[in-house]
Amino acid sequence: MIDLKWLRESPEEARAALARRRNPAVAGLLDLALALDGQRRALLQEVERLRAARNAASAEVGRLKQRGEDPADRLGRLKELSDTIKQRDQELREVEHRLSNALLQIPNPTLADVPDGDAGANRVIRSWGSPRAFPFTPRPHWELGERLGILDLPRGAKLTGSGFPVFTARGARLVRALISFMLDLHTREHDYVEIWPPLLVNRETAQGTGQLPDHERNMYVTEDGFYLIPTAEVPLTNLHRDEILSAADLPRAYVAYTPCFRREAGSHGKDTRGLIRVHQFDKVELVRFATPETSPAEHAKLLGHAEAVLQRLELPYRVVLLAAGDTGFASAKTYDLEVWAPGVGAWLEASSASCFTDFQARRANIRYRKSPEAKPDYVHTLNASGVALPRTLIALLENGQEPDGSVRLPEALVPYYGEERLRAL
RNA sequence: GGAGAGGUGGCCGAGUGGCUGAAGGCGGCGGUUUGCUAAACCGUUAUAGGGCCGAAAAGCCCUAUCGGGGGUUCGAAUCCCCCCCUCUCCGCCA
Repeated sequence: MIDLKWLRESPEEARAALARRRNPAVAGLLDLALALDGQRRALLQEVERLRAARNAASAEVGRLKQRGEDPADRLGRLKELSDTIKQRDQELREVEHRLSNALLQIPNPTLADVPDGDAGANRVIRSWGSPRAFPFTPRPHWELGERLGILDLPRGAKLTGSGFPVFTARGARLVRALISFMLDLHTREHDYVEIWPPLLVNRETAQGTGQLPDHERNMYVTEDGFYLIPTAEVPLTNLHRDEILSAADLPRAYVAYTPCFRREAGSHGKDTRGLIRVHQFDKVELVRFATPETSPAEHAKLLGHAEAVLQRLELPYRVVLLAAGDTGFASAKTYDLEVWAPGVGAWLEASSASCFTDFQARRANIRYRKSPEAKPDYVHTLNASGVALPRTLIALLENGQEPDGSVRLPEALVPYYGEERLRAL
């Protein structure tokens, strides 16, 4: 949620900052929010004034009764006053509801060092590793997966529907190996606390990280009103919802492996072949809580932790700083890690490392005290995939493939997988 | 799923319609006493929103908050309804 006080006090600054997002709806939402905020404050003052009058008169009634006097002559006027309060209060609640709806739809302003423009203005800021030169035409992962007997898309479609892959035999083992490898790396070398969270969350939790209301259509909902998590970011960030941390608690770093569920409504037909875009996938997620002062440094650190995964897996990748128009709703600044997939001939997003400033913290009410006497202030939240499995798997298969269809695995994975090569059985 | 008991401040715990933002205790903070520590004693100790005053801080005032939401009432921690959570027993179950 954006800072309403800031919006009220520097509306032009807010307007300019948010214009960079190139979201045509935002200007109208800002106007609406400002108008509603004015109404809200006026109503609030009136209601509070009326309440004060009622409380005083009511206390007087109490005193009279205690003295044994009859307060009946005052009650009629008080009843009227009380009815007025109820009416105004109802109006106030409506305005507050509309204001909150408007605010929830306003995206996070991007940081000043985020480039202007839409996706075309995304900036590759560095690359690691070099794409391998193949003496043969590299196959796409869906062919490799089928030949190796590790990926069964038709049966996944039978069990559930398209976009629900089945990993079989060595494929299942490889998935498990990747998860263990990533979790070990982050807990042992990067000092994250490992969490095993619920995969279904309630409405408040989904709203806390910004999935609601804007991504509602992309989430699976249960009959009980729970949402299947689209990423572990949701439960991890909400661990501290409605809490006040102490400065000594920060920074705080959590890692979790979870399956992720995304409806991906409206994205059929494009880049959906094989494992590129699926409805259920596995991901190891990193979440950090930081003070506003340290969040830029924390962001860099976080990005490094995600990069370490791809480096250990010997996968060529590039780091892309997203332009303002391409940055996600809740994020103030995002780096994507794109891994090279020679079989499909594309750079695939394997991780997104974002700084949310205090945007999620406001929604989820996550605060901290600089010192034990200080007033609580909002924390900054950050997260990165560390990393998403399907695209990593794609890159492993496509980059490691040999002419005979087997796949050489990176050294770091061998202790987890148990063999140096994936071979057809 | 059924039956019952609960949910009050940082913690424990009292409070069934009015001067109760909430007794008492513990803890925390400040002070007195003290060679030091402890003990004792005194004081103090919630959060949010708004207003006044100010450069700011402090201060003062108002409003809200006793799991959440509605209702009754001039007035609700207290009465009524719905929901959530915890505990105990029964049932079911991996």
